[in-house]
Amino acid sequence: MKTILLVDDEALMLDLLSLYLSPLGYNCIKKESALDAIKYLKSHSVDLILLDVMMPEMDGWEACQEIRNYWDTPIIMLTAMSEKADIVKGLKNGADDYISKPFDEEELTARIEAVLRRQKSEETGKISFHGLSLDNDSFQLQYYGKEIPLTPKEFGMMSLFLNNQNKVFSREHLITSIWGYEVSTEDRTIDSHVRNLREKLRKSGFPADDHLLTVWGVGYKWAGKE
Amino acid sequence: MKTILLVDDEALMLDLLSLYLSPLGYNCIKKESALDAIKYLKSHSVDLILLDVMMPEMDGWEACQEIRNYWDTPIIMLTAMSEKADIVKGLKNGADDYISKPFDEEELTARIEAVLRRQKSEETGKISFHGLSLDNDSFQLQYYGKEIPLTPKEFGMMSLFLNNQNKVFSREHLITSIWGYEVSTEDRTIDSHVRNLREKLRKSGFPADDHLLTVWGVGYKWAGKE
DNA sequence: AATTCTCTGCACGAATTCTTCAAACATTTA
DNA sequence: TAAATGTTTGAAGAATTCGTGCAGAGAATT
Repeated sequence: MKTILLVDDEALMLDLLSLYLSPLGYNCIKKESALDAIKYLKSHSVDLILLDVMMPEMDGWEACQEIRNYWDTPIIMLTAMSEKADIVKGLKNGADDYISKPFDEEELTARIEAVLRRQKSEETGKISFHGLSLDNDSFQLQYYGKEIPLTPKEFGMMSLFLNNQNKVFSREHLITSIWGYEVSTEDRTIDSHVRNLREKLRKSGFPADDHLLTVWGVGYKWAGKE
Repeated sequence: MKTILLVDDEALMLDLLSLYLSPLGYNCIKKESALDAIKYLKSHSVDLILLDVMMPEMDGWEACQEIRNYWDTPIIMLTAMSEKADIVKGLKNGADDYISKPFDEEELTARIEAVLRRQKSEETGKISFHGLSLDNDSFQLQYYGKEIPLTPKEFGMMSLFLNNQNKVFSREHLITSIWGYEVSTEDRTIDSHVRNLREKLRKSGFPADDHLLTVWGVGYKWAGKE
């Protein structure tokens, strides 16, 4: 089931959106401010964010930028008026789509489904996970903006895990994936690298023990959202 | 690369099959008798078996049964004539598909690919049963979303049972399926694991006693929908 | 050439799982 | 019903697997 984070300062609008979306099988989380939404994101993962533009304190554009720093979650902006300048601004800030209020149910669901479909098929060089962001191009891992320096082997493991969450990898599989096919490496060596990776993640503040799990008698896996 | 075990008493037919399949990227192993094939299986693993029906000593049906005792490898039977009775017999004995001789290349490869595709989806897919869901990728069993941690042996049994509901497994069969062919393990050991599995299921709230049944004097089975 | 970083693998204790035994219990057979 | 056969259960030791400290070899950098 897909989870959608609804962010709007008007409780009525939140209810309306939820009324539309819940019957379609979406799990709706309502937040009345951008700050609340960001706080929520730090400990939960969602599939899509519907973000209102007009909000006190932190407005939608700012929130969009802030969220994009740490998450790749698709964002659809809710704009009160359909001013072209605003729309361009939003898309440049990393929004995936926009919907002008007032909108009808059909338009809303169509755009949501389109964005989710796109998200699924899109394979960018960057992957995010709960504040972690791994960039395949620049070879970097960051946790809330702070870099965690990784060795090549560690980076390879991290990339494999984040790209295949919840999938168990045997040591043998890890070796052929990261080291290459014709290498003979001891299983204990894998353990050493896993240990180092865990330690680096822990030191940076990331709860490695909750996500980089040992599957006894089988291998290792990254526990993400189901 | 997928490996196919070809079994036919006529060397010419083996060559013909190999001639078709090798260029498509299949690794072909040729055996001229069922006994040779079984001997080979004891120390190697293959992805598919092409089994001729008409053979001296041990014929295809018998071989199919024998193989099914210890392996789940998909089997395609090669029947000389397309007699319905024979086909039914084969499928009942555990064959996955059949091809009537003479066959053309296209039919052969289509059926092979279909069987392998089916096999693959079984291996990677999730299986659900009355709120239980078993995921081969993440090595997890859940009951209504709550995880039931299993040991490797328990997971193997659970997977075998859910994939073969209502089929009775002897202890010997369970051992060769889960432990491997050349392992000596006491029957009582199986009982212990069954007990542990039952207990874990019960503790999670699942009515294990209604589904993981003892078949007196024979073995165990999973009672699902008939 | 020296230094630093990375990789590899061993050793050992700790944690988990597997196996086995024997007694209690259940079912079938005589 | 008694005897024979098969199953469940509890407990404990055996075996396997894992985490960690450590250290040497190799590669990259200065």
